[in-house]
Amino acid sequence: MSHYDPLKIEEKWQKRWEEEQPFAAKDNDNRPKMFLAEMFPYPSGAGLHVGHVRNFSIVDCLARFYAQNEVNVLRPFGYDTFGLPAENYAIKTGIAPQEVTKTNIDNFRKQAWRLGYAIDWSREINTSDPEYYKWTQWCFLQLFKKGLAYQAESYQWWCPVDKTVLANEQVENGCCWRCGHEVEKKKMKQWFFKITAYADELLEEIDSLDWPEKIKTMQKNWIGRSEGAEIVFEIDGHKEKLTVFTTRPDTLFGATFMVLAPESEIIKKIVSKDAKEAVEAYCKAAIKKSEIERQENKEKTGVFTGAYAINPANGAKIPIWVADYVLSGYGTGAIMAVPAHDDRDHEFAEKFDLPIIKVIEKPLGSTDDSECYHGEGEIVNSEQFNGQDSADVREAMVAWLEERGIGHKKVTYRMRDWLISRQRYWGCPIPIAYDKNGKAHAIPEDQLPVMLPKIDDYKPDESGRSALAKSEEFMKVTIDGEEMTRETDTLDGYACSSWYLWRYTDPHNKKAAWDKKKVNYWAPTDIYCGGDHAVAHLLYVRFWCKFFADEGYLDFREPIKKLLYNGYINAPDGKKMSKSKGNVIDPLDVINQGYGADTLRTYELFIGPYNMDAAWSTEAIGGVYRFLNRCWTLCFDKKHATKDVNIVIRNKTIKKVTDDIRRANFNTAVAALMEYVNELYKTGACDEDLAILAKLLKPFAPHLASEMLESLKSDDVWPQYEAKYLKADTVEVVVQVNGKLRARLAVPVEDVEDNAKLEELAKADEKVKTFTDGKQIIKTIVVAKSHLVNIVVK
RNA sequence: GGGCGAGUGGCGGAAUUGGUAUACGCGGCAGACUUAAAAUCUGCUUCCUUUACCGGAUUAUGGGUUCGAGUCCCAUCUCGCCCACCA
Repeated sequence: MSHYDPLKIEEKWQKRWEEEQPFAAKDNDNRPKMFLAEMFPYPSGAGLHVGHVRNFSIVDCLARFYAQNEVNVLRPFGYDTFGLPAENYAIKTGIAPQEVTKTNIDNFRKQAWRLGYAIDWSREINTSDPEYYKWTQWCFLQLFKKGLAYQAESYQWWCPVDKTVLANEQVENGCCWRCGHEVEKKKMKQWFFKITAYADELLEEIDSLDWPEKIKTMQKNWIGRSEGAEIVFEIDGHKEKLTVFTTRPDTLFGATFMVLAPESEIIKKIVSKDAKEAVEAYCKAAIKKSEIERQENKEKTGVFTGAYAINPANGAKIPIWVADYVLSGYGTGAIMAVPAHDDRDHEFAEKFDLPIIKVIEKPLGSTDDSECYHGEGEIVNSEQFNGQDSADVREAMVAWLEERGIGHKKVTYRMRDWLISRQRYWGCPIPIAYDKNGKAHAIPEDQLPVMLPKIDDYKPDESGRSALAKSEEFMKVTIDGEEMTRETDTLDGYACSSWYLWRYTDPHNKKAAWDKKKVNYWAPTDIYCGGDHAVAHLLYVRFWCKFFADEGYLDFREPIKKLLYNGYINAPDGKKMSKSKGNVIDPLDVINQGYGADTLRTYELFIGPYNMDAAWSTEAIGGVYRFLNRCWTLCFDKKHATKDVNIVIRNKTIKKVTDDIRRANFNTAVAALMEYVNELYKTGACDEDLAILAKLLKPFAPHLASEMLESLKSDDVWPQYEAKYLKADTVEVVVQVNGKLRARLAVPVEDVEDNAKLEELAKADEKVKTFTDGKQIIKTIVVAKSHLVNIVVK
């Protein structure tokens, strides 16, 4: 007598899949296509994680399901390999990131094989492969040529000792996290992608996407479109003018002071002699303050510049202040303060004793009892606008300003342009060189890729540039006979992942990033699955898609039709798995201890709704193993029945599993298969029962299902249910009295549609009678579709 | 502070359009097999009352709409996530 031996079965089928390559997608095919992908992983040294397994298993279940439904499926795989961990490891050990990455990829690939994924391995990609990043550089150049990749000065955290830029999180109490020296905010020239050029389209098309609402809302908030006006203020005794952005031009008469961000250039020009020292000290301190500090202490601070602006509405002289609650990166970095109707301005005015003028009357009966009213209402204290509604004045005021040439409508976005230069070695080199005058030139396309040179020391040095600057050979380049110096910054890793979905459609193309015909056949990606990057990556791909559509390289403007956002798998204690806590579950351990890949995959899909976080349970996985073991036993260790008695439940199961997979309700699909197997254990399974079971099981447990199908001599074509077999001979009809369940009637299927008959049967039932006798029946509701009768009595 | 989402047995969860609440699994209990244990198989398992039947209660709390509410509406409480001085 043999037994279910998952490791043996899995080895057999994995070997066969390697030989036969049954998952290769066909570029020319008349069948409907389906392009599915997970967010490609960063191949860390730790190897595959149970979170990867959940993510990949969702995609695999769908890929196999559609393949069994005779759809031409593209299910590729790749690695997002540039990034800090490999570089830090290189700095520590001297081992080249290229080598570490290769080792890690080999390990990841081997582990993914052990899970039996239906991947088209001929399309594997790796973002740090020169064959790949050549085309990342090509993408950059397209953006550069259109002015959408540009350089600009912006404030960065800078450590004068380490001579390097620091991330906000690397600044602790105003000091460098490494050396402890005070950091400065330094203006540095950096590369940006002009994502804001697509802000409106990125916002408008969100609603049309089949994406989780949560992600859509996050993207909308991130883009943060605000409609309002820009208004120009004269400065008393100066030529300079001050432009502010406001969403409430209707409150202009209530503007009693102005506030500038500490970074504003104009401060130097307008500050009075008396105020100069205090203003300079304030600005220096404010600019030094970290974001973290700003969050901790939100009490308003600021200083008066000694200068006055003229309120264009009423000619009033109003003081100009500097305060760090005004952000330099948003709007114009300057505001008109309306303390009567804005909380922040109100708090500031109270603290510094500035005038507060009410210009909107709270409507009678308003329940808003805050000191400072933000709603709509009748305009007051505003001369010719008095008596009108604030919403109308918002328009009228802008028209009035426009007539005088001192204001206009304006839309502002919270989203900033995407800073993409990094002073790091292990990234895609930016294909730019500088001439003697410092002007940036594109590296000609025939000189791509700009290869990342092999170097010995990966540590950033005194120059403040990436380690690339140390390679003299790298630095020198000749363009059109002119000697130039290369850019030493590399691209943010998100640039590499902004186009990889299209590379999958044509991964070995040496002449182009992708072939137009192939990309337009396969893409947009039909189903994309991941559990991270709600805003950044998923916004950047959308941005590049729109750009390349505008350039004629793509025939679609949205890259991802349906997004499945899967939840995390946490440790059994509900906490995040982490090495330091020692609560990490290694998927390979789970397989090797005897459960096998089929159990692991099925368990991770059964653990709960795919989009919710779940805690690993070492007991519950045993239940899934038992289920697969029962499947195996039915097929290989029990006598098959000769009579077919399970037609109804079989057809119901086909319908349920099919519908559930289409809805991504993987957990209930598995539950339906368990019910089916429980029933087969009671009644006995015939060959037809088993073949259907194996076919439905294959997307979850492909090795076991293949083994079953082989022994049953069956193909794996997805079964169709027959509607006529979904109903048994008799149907259970429930009878309620006043909404309470009182009886269950077995009604012949032909009588179920007959309302009068159902009512008659219900009223004649003995048990029902005990609740209706002696009472007046007011009405009877018969819902044939729900198999339900409700008798209302008094 | 703002936005979004969620609260169902001992636990993970199911209930697809307002129509039989608690599917499926874990855990627990009992039984079969076994010298014994594991494995496997069978049955029971929301709570209260009851040997059992019957009955009653129950989807965070309180109210509402409806013949009928886990599902819709209002209020309250709790938890989670995201954003956070965005003018």
